Amino acid sequence: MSAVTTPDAAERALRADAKRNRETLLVCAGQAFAEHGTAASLEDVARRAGVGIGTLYRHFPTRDALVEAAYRHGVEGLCDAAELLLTEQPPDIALELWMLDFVGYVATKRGLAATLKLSADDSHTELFAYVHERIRAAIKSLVDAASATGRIRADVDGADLIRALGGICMVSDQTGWQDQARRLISLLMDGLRYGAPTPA
Amino acid sequence: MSAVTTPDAAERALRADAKRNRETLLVCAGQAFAEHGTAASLEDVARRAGVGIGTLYRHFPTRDALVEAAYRHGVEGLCDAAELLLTEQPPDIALELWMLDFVGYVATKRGLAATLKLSADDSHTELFAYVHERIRAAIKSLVDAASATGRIRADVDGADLIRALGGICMVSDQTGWQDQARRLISLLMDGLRYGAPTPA
DNA sequence: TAACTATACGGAGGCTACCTCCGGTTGGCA
DNA sequence: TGCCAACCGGAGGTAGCCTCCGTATAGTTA
Repeated sequence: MSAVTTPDAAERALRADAKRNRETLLVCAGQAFAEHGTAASLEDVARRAGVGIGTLYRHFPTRDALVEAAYRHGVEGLCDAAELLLTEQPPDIALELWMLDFVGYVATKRGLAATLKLSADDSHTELFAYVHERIRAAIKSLVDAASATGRIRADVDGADLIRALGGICMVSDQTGWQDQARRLISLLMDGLRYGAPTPA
Repeated sequence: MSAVTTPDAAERALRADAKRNRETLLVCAGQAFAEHGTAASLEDVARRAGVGIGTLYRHFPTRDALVEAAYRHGVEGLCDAAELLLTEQPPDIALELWMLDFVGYVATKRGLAATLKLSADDSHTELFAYVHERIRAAIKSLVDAASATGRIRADVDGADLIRALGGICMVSDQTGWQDQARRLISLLMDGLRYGAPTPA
């Protein structure tokens, strides 16, 4: 009878402290997973976050839930950074910086994504669709802004850039792949700037 | 330079019971890793093998050592099967059966190989080189035998077949990929038989 | 065949991590 | 200010990790 249409009784707004703890846990889980892989100790994650182990388990009932949430959180941070960069840098610089960020992001999240894929749980397809969409949107806003200023050529497709970035990050698993990837990204940017209406 | 893959010089021959236990452990570890991923309980592996946990750790001091050995053992089993098939079947049938086996093998070992790759330990490059070489040799013997009988075309390259197999097993992570892969392999065999000197 | 010993076995034990459960605390609201 | 639903935290029982060392035995020698 509580006529409130509460479509998401489950997703009721978190209390302030709960929200704070959840955020801290996600950040610390990201660090721990980057350092020790997804087998990192959850008690260690709780310790880093300065909360009890019970709090961790209330927010993320299983390890998989935490891994997935940390991955999603990382992607969201990366994509939010795109907007921030656009407010602080010329759009073509923002695009280049963001793509360089992307390399570091892949470095820490590659194992994480692999773990998720290995679980062979189809529920993760939704996650990957979401992640792809967020990244697509981030690139699009960067490319559109850069195109609008004429600093890069106008015929650049965001989807192509995603594929190029993915390919660049696949170059190798060997030590030093990150530097190689960054050099390739600089090359890619030169290509994007070549023949731009408004050269720097 | 002594061959890297023949440790008999460095390591003294195992006692009969030790050899038996080691073999059993590898088989049981393969089963356990296939069922629960590489995070499977090592005590459970020891229980399956009917040995004490101490025995497991003596043979494989770390989890990684056991994972790697189980992987290598699986590859060796697969490649040995190639020779067995050649003695029991016409060569072209042997080739086809072996490639179908390969799909099942990839199904159980995919996660295992991914775990090894994620460890980013360059010591595993030797392992992958060895594995690739064994598989290359197995395919070559099958292809050569089948070519010699004229049941498949003579211009087939073993290395191409490896790439084709790899590609076929990459088609997807979705449920049912194994059936799809097997259909593709049948197609591939038809292609190999097309224009063979001695049609069936 | 019997005695010998290098080698291997097995599991107890100390430790850490997992996850649950529940008494205590607190943010947000009336 | 006072109330209480929501949240916190960690004790505790279970399970897995890995080491260590006393016991058993395969293979050898006399």
